[in-house]
Amino acid sequence: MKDFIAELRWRGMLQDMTPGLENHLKEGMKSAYLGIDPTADSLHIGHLVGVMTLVHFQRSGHKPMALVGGATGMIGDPSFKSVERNLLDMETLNQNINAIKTQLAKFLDFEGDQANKADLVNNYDWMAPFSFLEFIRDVGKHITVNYMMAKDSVKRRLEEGNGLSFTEFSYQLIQGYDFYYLWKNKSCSVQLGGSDQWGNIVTGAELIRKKAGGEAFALTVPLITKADGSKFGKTEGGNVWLDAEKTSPYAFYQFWLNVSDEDAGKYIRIFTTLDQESILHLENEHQEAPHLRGLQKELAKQITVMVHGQQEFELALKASSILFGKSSLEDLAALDERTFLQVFDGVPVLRLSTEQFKALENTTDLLALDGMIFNSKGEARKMIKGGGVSINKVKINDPNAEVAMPLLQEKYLLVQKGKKNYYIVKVG
RNA sequence: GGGGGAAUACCAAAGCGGCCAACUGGGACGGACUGUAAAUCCGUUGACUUAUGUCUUCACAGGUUCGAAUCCUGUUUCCCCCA
Repeated sequence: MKDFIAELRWRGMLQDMTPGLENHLKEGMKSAYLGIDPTADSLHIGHLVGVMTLVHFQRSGHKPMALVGGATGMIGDPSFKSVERNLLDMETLNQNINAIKTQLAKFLDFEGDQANKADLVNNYDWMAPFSFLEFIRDVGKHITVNYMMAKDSVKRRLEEGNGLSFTEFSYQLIQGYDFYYLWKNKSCSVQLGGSDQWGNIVTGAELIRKKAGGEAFALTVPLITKADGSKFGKTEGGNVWLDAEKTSPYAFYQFWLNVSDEDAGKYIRIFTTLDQESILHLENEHQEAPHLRGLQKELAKQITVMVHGQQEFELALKASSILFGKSSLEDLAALDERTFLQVFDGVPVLRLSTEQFKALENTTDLLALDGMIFNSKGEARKMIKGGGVSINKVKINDPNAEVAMPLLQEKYLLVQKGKKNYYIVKVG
């Protein structure tokens, strides 16, 4: 059995824990849970810190439990949120829960018969049959409103004056009861969570103490930050999701590859299961040859493989080298159609009939057609003069040149506006 | 209520009768360099077209002039000072 706390510590994943937890875990196999509210039909990388904590917990020989909040998801956690959340309906919640289950299985071992196999629970199962009267008699009695209001997370909402409904206020009580329930029925003695969950988790431990005289522990992981101060896990396109439909494996891979040097070391500790020695080794290499970005590449590889699998990773790698490497017309032409379409998955496609294509007088006409690539011919010309347009990886210099590029696979042209904007022209 | 000032393109800020589609800085977008980075340097930044052209802009509505963002009148908004 490995030392879970020590593991988190060197990885920089330990924000806070209740006293005694370290000794508690040394007694033998324990069980810990992490709650995830099914607010969307996919996890995003913000969830990953918590999930990785569970992963390390399992790797340390303990039993992890993931709790999807079918009940709490209906309420909405007010912690550090400035406005009242929207309620989700049952149907959406169930879809979300199922999607999240599938994603969790990529990280945790739910199969097999080993003692520490991961479990998935849904608090809807025990909250739904619970009547309101029973709840306030059995649970509400043990925790005072004074205690609940003293939490930072609640206090802030009260001070801001945006209001806090009773529904959201009761969230911490429900989460507290979850902890109690799992402690009582599943011998779960530890709750993990983000640092914003500290208050909620402690309420649960308090409930266990008051209601049953039991002992339970809390452990929180730090909020992930970025060296430049901007918010972690966001791109211009919004959240970085684990669902390939929402964030393509390529975009996912790119996100990690583009992590700054300062952040890469921190992230590789948190988001991969590489051991300390390997990481130090990678960091040394990175020190010596920062331009190779070995650290980012390994980080991106590890996570992409874990989330999307080896095959998707290789495709993302291929796409990256074609899009950003020194690839040439030959490289492009060498791709078979299927790979080509996969590499350029998500790139806008401009469809042209063969007649339309033949009728084009010059390159500018092509680029300004439909206003999709450029809004006007003038704009296209300017960009060409500025050296910002390539077709099939060959830079265009003359706006009036005829369209004489060979069609890839007899039907595609790859248009590049600037470095990162790709368009496909499909003829026929 | 009285007095003074300001309104300019994405933002900031020049211009004060023709040389103004409007200096300059920031931002944005391109290019070079590079690590798909940072820093730096260069270019573009009203629209359409590509001729060295047309059209629409300098709060709004009128006016004076061959000609105005620049002068006059009114309207609106904002700021400052006195009450």
